[in-house]
Amino acid sequence: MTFKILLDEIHSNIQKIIEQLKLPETLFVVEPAKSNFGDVMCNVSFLLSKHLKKKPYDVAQIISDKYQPFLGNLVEKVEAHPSGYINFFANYSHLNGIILKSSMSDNYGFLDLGHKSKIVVEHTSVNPNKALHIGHIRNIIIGDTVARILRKTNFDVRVLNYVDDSGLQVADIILGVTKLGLSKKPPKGKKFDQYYGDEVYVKTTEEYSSNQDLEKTRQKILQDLEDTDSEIAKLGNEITRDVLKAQLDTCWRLSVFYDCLNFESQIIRSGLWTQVFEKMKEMKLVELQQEGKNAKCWIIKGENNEEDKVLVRSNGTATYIAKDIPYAAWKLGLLPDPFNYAQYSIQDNGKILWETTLDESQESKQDFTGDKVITVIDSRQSRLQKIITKLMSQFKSDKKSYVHLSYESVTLSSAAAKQLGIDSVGKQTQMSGRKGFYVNADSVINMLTTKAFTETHNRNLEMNDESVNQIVRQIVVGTLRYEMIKQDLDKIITFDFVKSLSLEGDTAPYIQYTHARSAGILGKAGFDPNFETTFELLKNPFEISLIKEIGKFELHILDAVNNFSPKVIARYCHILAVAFNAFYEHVKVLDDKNESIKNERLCLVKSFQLTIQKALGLLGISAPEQM
RNA sequence: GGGCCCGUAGCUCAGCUUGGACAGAGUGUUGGACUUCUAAUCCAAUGGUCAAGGGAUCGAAGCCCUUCGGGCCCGCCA
Repeated sequence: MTFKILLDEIHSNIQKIIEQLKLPETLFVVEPAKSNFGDVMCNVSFLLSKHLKKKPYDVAQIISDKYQPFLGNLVEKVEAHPSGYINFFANYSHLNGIILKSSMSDNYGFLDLGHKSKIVVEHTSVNPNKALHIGHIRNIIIGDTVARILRKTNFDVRVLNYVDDSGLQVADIILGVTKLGLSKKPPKGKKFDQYYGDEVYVKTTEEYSSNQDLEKTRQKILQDLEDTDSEIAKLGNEITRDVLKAQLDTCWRLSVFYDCLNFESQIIRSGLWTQVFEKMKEMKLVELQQEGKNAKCWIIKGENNEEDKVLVRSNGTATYIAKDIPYAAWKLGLLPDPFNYAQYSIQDNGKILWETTLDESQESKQDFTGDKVITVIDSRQSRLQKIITKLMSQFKSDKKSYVHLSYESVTLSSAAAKQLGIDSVGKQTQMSGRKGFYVNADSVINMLTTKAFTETHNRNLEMNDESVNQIVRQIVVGTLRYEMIKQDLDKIITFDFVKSLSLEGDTAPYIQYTHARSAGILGKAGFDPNFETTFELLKNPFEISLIKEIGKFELHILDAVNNFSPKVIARYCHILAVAFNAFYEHVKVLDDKNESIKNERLCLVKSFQLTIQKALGLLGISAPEQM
């Protein structure tokens, strides 16, 4: 608790004043002020001015007068501003120590909002027939970042990745390798996911348009896939698992980790659908159409003018959304768990990645359900997700237990499209996996790696390649993750090979660089700063503003969690880095002859370093000591 | 026809949940700062009818309505 203590102190004091003056209850706001207007501002005078029939400024004066007895602890001065705001000036001789000392704790920024409650985050969930593209990366990074933030706020987080290993896209690649003579094994040096996505899937899709007879073959394969013991199903299982492994390699390169893999084929065979379908019938959430275009289908009625949604076809088979419903219910723990669990692998973060299985397993039963479920899927699926959200709210007393975390897609700039051989006449374009028109995630990582290597090598000519590469990895992961998270979820990201891969300006390397600068100072100082001091010597504007930003860490975490808004943390990292750079340019830490000042400044540098590490950590970004 | 999202500086975006103080960054352009704790940096200048119109309010970029412009979705595909 740091800057928040200051806000809480002021809030409760104003509350007392309102009671003293017998004023009506008011939902006033106490928040950090803009620069030049003190440290904290309060809008209470605007809200009370009507009731008191006075100008906001006059109310502000009354309240600031009444506030005088409360001064002396964390607030040094209070001022009624002619605009009507009440501005508070912090007592930094107290606050400095509180902030700097608490920032030394490993727990700094930790907030207990979740009380260890179980929460599921599902993300990635890419069909296992192709390589990840830059659009998938946005999903993955959003999901992973949200999971990290939830962990920091004491939720018991379980991260799931849903693998759609049955269905048409899988039938397509099987058709490619069994009927079109395409090799089952990728050529040497080509990743499994890239081979299947770029070659097999694209070529098979092309073939459909010229060869109508293939449609029957496709349907036959789709049918065979349902029968676990068939040769086709075995082949399908083999291929999708190889593709999945290759996809996961890409995710792991970006420091993204999971707790459990769910396979659609198993959900289908588990019988969960029948259970949830019966429940929906009982609750009269579905109805069997007798006539009309959906005759003999089970449907969910569309709300206000929206089309009805078919769940079960007239031939008795379930549609896509009908597979999602049992999965959603399973994630919320609404159905008995039919699965056993097996270890898929041990990930680089040291954690086991589990997978569900319907076979016997030596491993003990696991629990990957949550009281709350967050499903990260792009906005194009909003309608389906809306239906599922509504259904879940009818199944569960907590109406907000199922959350569709929606985000806009990634498109390609016209320049990027052109590089891929498409003339989009100056407009941005949607990617298409089917057409093989997309920016591959691995290739972006590789391009960034080349670029970052050149930059890093040129700046550190004496450094060996191994050390350079270690730094490069951190820069690459940081750059890509930051680029995917820094803007709001409802904004389209237009990917551009030049702009999106920049290492300057508002980017991860900028922030990482400030970290390296702080590490440089601490390294050269040659001694560990001593925090047993009053920090009263830190009072120039650059020091104060840096301390202030460090103190606001938890306010931003609170904001990020309450609004499921990971970009808040990215913006905080940037603000913090800007504050440090200003300090760095204007305050020479090591030059000062006064050892006490030098020590306190080194404490500040240390405090900054630890805080930016933690903040970047929430984004899955690590920071090098040297760049 | 119905639904969702976006529109703020040349470009990319914060700010909108909780209405009030000169609308902020990055990038671009122009100029400046490296014998100094790392110039992936910093400083300065430049740049805005907050898409348009209306409404409620003492007060709107923000709330409500309408219009315009752009994107996405609406299958017995997944």
